[in-house]
Amino acid sequence: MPAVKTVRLDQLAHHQGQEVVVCGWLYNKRSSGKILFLILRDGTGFVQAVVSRDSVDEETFRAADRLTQESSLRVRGTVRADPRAPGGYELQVTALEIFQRAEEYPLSLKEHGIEFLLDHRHLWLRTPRQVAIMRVRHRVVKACRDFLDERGFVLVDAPILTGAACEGTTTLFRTDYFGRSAYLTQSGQLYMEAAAMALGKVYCFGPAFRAEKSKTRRHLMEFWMVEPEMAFADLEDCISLAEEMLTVVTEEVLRHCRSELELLGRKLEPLTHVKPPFPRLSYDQAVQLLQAKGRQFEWGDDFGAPEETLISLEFDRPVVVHRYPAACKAFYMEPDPQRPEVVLAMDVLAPEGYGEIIGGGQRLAGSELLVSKFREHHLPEEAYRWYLDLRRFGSVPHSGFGLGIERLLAWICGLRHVREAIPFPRMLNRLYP
RNA sequence: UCCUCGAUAGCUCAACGGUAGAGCGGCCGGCUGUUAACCGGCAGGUUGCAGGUUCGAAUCCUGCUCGAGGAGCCA
Repeated sequence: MPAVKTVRLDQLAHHQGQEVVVCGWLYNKRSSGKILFLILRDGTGFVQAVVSRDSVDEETFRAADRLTQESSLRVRGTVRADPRAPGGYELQVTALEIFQRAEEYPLSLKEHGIEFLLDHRHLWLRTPRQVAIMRVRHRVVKACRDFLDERGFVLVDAPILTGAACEGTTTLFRTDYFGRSAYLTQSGQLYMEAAAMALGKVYCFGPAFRAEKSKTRRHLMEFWMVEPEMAFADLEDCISLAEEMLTVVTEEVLRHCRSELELLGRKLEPLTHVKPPFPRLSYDQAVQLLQAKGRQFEWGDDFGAPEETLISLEFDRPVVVHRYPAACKAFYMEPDPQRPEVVLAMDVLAPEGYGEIIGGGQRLAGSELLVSKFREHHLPEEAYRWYLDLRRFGSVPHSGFGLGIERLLAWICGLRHVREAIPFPRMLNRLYP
């Protein structure tokens, strides 16, 4: 094919009247005897390529007529505006080169069941809706990183393979480490505490693994988490950071991903409410709220999904719940000096019933209390010796949180299930593809 | 681990005790402006597996397998 500029489909409108080359896959085809309409996609957009019998040779026309869904091709033609074309622009084809005529494609343009779609996740990813979600995911990740980078946080990577649990309670994936047991990390937090003592403000961005036999729309066995940690920071600092971060990330998505959100059918209005200050409830107040709503709930119980939904539906933006009973939270939370039975922990619940997207708080700074917590939680002290060292050598108040990327994305995109928020979901019954 | 629901053509579904069908996809043919195009034709099934009830089971019963939603746990 002669040298003519190759353009991405989202740039086509800037080349009106010009002859260009585009590369892509056949999304759909319609024909009417002597004229063919090839709908091409390239991951950035779509275009209707018009092949008429007069404008190409007989052989090209016949080959184009035989093209199957998802066949890969390069097309040369003239860009022109036409109200009849989807998107307003079309390509009058003068030449066409086929990379491959695809075999019968499993995914039709009609509806499919979720099992079939998940079995074909590698192909499902090509559909407009999934492409839109992945684009928003990219923007969310970028916004999180830009936000922290601009505020002086240093990216420090936490290990994936660890010798012990971060929190003794949840189940870990065990693997063989040259004859010893090793575990896939469930959080980088403990390592971020060490890094914060070295660099001040740090964060990690990585996968987390939980071998919980959870089968709900909020759970994945492997998910991604961004975990900032700050030295010389208390619970208030932690809440402020979370509040500001969610605000900026949401703004960035609204600024850059309008068309994606529209394609997903996401109402923009709830997203525009995400501005500080977020409503803040102490655990005590949350319990009162639940009881006022007629919910059977005792002080000391932990919130389940139904409770989180009830609380979040009371507000038009993310809500912060803080100062939980110590028994509800992990061993490393700092007790409230005013009320030792509660800890300086906080969760952020997304609106519209999406539930917890952030969990964090102020970390335990004293070494004696930490040792007694190890015993209370039956944790192997030997494995946590390095963590105890952080309290022995210049311990400071410090705090941080973990933000679940898929849960945040599910809420921002209005997805029914987190499995669509990650390219290749790992779930209880799924390790393929 | 527990509760609820489901499994019929490649896909989405119908048939609910009496000859397993449709739409889409595929193949063949028609149409010079289609919009998940349309029109005609063809191929395509051990109704998840194993038992049972019945003259007769996709349909009713039992067990199993696989899946979905939810609980617990969490981001």
